[in-house]
Parts: sequence; structure tokens; C-alpha cells
Amino acid sequence: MGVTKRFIYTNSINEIANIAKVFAHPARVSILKYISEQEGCICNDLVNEIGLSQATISQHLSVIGNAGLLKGRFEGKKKCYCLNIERFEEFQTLLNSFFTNTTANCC
Amino acid sequence: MGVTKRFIYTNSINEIANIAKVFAHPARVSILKYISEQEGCICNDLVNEIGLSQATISQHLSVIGNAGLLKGRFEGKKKCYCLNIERFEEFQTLLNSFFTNTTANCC
DNA sequence: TATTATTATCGTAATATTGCGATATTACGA
DNA sequence: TCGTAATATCGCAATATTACGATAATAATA
Repeated sequence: MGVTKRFIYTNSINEIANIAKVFAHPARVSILKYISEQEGCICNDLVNEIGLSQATISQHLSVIGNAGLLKGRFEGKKKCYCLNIERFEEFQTLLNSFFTNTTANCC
Repeated sequence: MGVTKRFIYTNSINEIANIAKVFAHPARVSILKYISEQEGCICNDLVNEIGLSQATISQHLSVIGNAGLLKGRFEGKKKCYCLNIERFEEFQTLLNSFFTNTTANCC
């Protein structure tokens, strides 16, 4: 029974959880922060900066990318990543709504 | 190698990840939302509302409680929970700072 | 052409997380 | 006093997640 019963929750509840999940690992927070400070950066920069293996960084990049938070393009053999700001702001808005609604409900 | 290398990240990175982790499961999002809509509620209300077992709800409440987001007091045999708004707002502020800083950094 | 660099993916082992039944403890009502 | 209700915790099985070595494919350079 290690699988989450996503079917019992509403779409908006699942959405908040999915968003939060992207940030629930420090590697991914660190990656996002580092990328935001560069004009663009490549997987191996992150390997050097963060100190995890290339395979692991690539895995975490995949999670972030699947969430829509990255734009990437190849420059030769190097894949150069930068943030998808619009998506980032979408996430911020959704989380803020959740927080604000939740605290406003309370007496 | 299933354990996160938390020691390689800064405290503030770990903090963001820890906060996000509380919301990374839909049960906990749902619990927080439901509690916010009541004057106070008990574990069994949540069992009925969400549809997970009492043991599971109690587990999730424990995660939320350990994050400091709950106030609870016994009324007889019933433990009545409500939100710790201050802590909630702390989390919101920290997450917002992270999002705002990250998007502001970008060109 | 050979060598090096870059990266996504696969496979694996270790650990964390999820869900739940069982249970012990406490409170309450008949 | 007994029966019921409420809840945290334990133990367990199943699944997800984490980290990494190995590897294949591609690009660039000597």
C-alpha cells in the first residue's frame, strides 16, 4: 500500500500537492535557485555546484522539466537550461491562493 | 542510497524543501483545507470526510502537527484540531520569498 | 578517425513514504 | 462495571523516491 490514492481527492487538491512535490527535495530547490542566478546553465555546472552525480542531477532536472518549470535548448552537445518564469509564477499564484484561502477561512 | 543528502544543502534550501514536503501529499492538503473550514475538528471527522483509515489520517495529522501547523486540545476523548495560523503565514512568507527571489533573479 | 565531453536512461540497492489492520490506553455513557 | 468511542502507535507490505555506476548516443575537437 505505498501508492497514494490520488483518485479520492479533487483536482485542485492534487494540483497543490503535485506543485509542492516538485519543491519537496532540496536538490530541486537548489537547482532552481542556481539556474535562476545564471543566464543559462548546463547539467554539468549543476553537478559541480551541488555535488550530486550527473545521473542524479539529470533525474532531478527531469522532475523539474516535467513540471514545466524549465526551458532548455542544445548548444552543440550541451543542454542549456533556464527557468520558465510564467510557469513559476503560475505555481506561486496557485500556492498563494491555497494559503490565503486556508488562512482566511479560519476564525 | 534512498536517503536524501540533506547535509550538502544550506539551511534555507532545506527549509523550503521541508515546508513543501508537508503539502506534497494530497491527504495533508485536504486535511488542512477541511480543518480551516471548521471551528475545530476531530480525527474521525477527517476519516469520514477524506475516506482514509483512522490510522492513516492520524499519521498525516502527525506530519502536519510536527510541522507546527496544528493546535490541538482534548475535549474528553476527542482531540479537537484547529490551524496554527501564525505558522501557516510563516510558511507562506518563506515560500513567497523563495518564489519571488527566484523569478526576480532571472533576466 | 580517434578521443573526449555531454547527457538521458537503465538498472540497482537503500531508504522513505503510503495505507491499513491490530492494539493499548483513555474517556464517556448506560 | 461494562461496552463503546476516540486516538496514537506499532508492524507490515507495497510502492515511491533517492543516489549512483554503467552505458549509449551525439557533438566537438585534435
